[in-house]
Amino acid sequence: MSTVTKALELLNYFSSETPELGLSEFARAAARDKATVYRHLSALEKSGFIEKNPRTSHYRLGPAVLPLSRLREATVPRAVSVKQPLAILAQTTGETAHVSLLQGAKLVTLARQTSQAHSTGVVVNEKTLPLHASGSGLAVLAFSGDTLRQQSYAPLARFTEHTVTTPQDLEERLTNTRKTGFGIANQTFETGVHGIGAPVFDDSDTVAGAIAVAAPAYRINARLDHTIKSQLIIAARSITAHWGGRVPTKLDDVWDEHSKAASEIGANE
Amino acid sequence: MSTVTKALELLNYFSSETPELGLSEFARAAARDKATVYRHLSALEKSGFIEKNPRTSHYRLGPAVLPLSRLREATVPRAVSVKQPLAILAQTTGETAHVSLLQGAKLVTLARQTSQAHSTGVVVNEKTLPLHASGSGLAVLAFSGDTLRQQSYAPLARFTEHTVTTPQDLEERLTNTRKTGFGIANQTFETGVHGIGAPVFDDSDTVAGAIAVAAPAYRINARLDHTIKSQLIIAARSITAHWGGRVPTKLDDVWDEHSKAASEIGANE
DNA sequence: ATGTGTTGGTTCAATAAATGAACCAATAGT
DNA sequence: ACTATTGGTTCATTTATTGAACCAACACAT
Repeated sequence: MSTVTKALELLNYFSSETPELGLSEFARAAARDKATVYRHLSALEKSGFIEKNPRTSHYRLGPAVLPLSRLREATVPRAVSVKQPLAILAQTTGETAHVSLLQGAKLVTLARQTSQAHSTGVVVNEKTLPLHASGSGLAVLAFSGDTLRQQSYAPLARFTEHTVTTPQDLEERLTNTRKTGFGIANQTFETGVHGIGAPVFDDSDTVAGAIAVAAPAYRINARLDHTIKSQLIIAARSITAHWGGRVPTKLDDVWDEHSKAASEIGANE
Repeated sequence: MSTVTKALELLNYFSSETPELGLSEFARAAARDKATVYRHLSALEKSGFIEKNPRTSHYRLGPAVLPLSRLREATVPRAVSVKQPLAILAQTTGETAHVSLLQGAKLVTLARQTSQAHSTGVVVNEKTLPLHASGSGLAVLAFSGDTLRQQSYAPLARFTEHTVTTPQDLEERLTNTRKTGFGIANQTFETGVHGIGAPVFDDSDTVAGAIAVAAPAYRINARLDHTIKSQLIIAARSITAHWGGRVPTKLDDVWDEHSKAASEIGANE
């Protein structure tokens, strides 16, 4: 691993829960020598990626990330093209919707939209989503390359009693995800939360992230499930198009099947 | 210079004009060996800070900067507390206003607000502002430490026929800036554009950036000049407070003097 | 077709930079 | 006053970085 990579990895230890870290905390978290971490932090500080809180002398993210983020969005618009489909999705389903990006082996939230339809909803916080235990994660894993899938096998962390923790179970879920076109996380990440995710592709023609709807498990029924999936298809296709990607033919067909089934369900009401 | 710093420096070669660069272009721009640049770029790519455009195989900014930027703003809110004062400033002056952040020896735009008051206005693009030739730059330099001031002396680039290019001239302007509390850039950066800037401070109790108003030079008169300065004082104080900083006592007094002079001018109308 | 100048990417011996154990000085809690 | 932290520094050892030279592929012009 290069020095640069090691230094940049330190940035991953910041989160909304721990927006600031001391030198020793960093060294412990990264399991590296204090002197090494110090030099890396100093280098990052020099470049403005982190700065020291003048009161606590702890390290926090620096101002350099702001212009980079603006430039990234100007170069490769992602957030802007997500806004509308996400709003529609949240409105039509009446539930919380969010889009996340695949970064290395992590799934980070890009945007989210809560619905005002119900007094109780699902709150999505800023944590990274687990690949094996979230609807978005399953959607991404199912349509990603082998390398990522193998990486994510290593430690299948348990979050609830429904979390899949064996590679066999996970592989089964992924097969199902490929068959249905949706990643289903029924209380596998948080108890009481049912997540449904669909993959999104970009101009690299590999999976770039996912769009998902999270609803309280008790509210899920055949009707809502169908509404969510139908709307997810629309949103995922729209975002994929805006991101310059193409939905794989197989998945496209699966989603088409789902749309056709719509009329039958409608007839039963 | 550490490897990490060298690698991160490469990110500075991206701009809204050149959002993508090839390997050779990078090596030339950074004046470094191609192999070295390649390894640095690869490291940055691995961390998601850059990615390759799948069509051109050129490098562009990666998705990793987005969540970092969100987290930074959540940790240290800057953009959000700037919005309101900036809007008021643009509205009351009828001109374009913008806030920039000091990053190392660079001044990058954080936010901007154009006014609809006039059909012709000043368009502020995303370039970094020159420290010696912009109102914001002078405001920052005048209240920053010696180290930054010495760095900026080195190459005083000429932009227009009014640009100050000698250290003596610059020092004179800075003295004036300290005396009046405003950095004045009358067509020193762009011909026809008159800029007035005021420094903004943060919790490090050093200058963190500047807020400025740019107006067409022909529109500047005693009345508009006074309006802009009065409103700049309000905005700069507000932002400084929100950023957890303190306006240096001396500057505070200078600005107070300006406010007192308001009644006299008002009486003359 | 053959030459010339690009491009992105790779190799490997020489070298410069990263590393980490030990060591500060300064707080904080007991 | 003792102990355990903290952030930061030092320096001999080791390890990763460096860059000249070298590909193969492509483009343009002769």
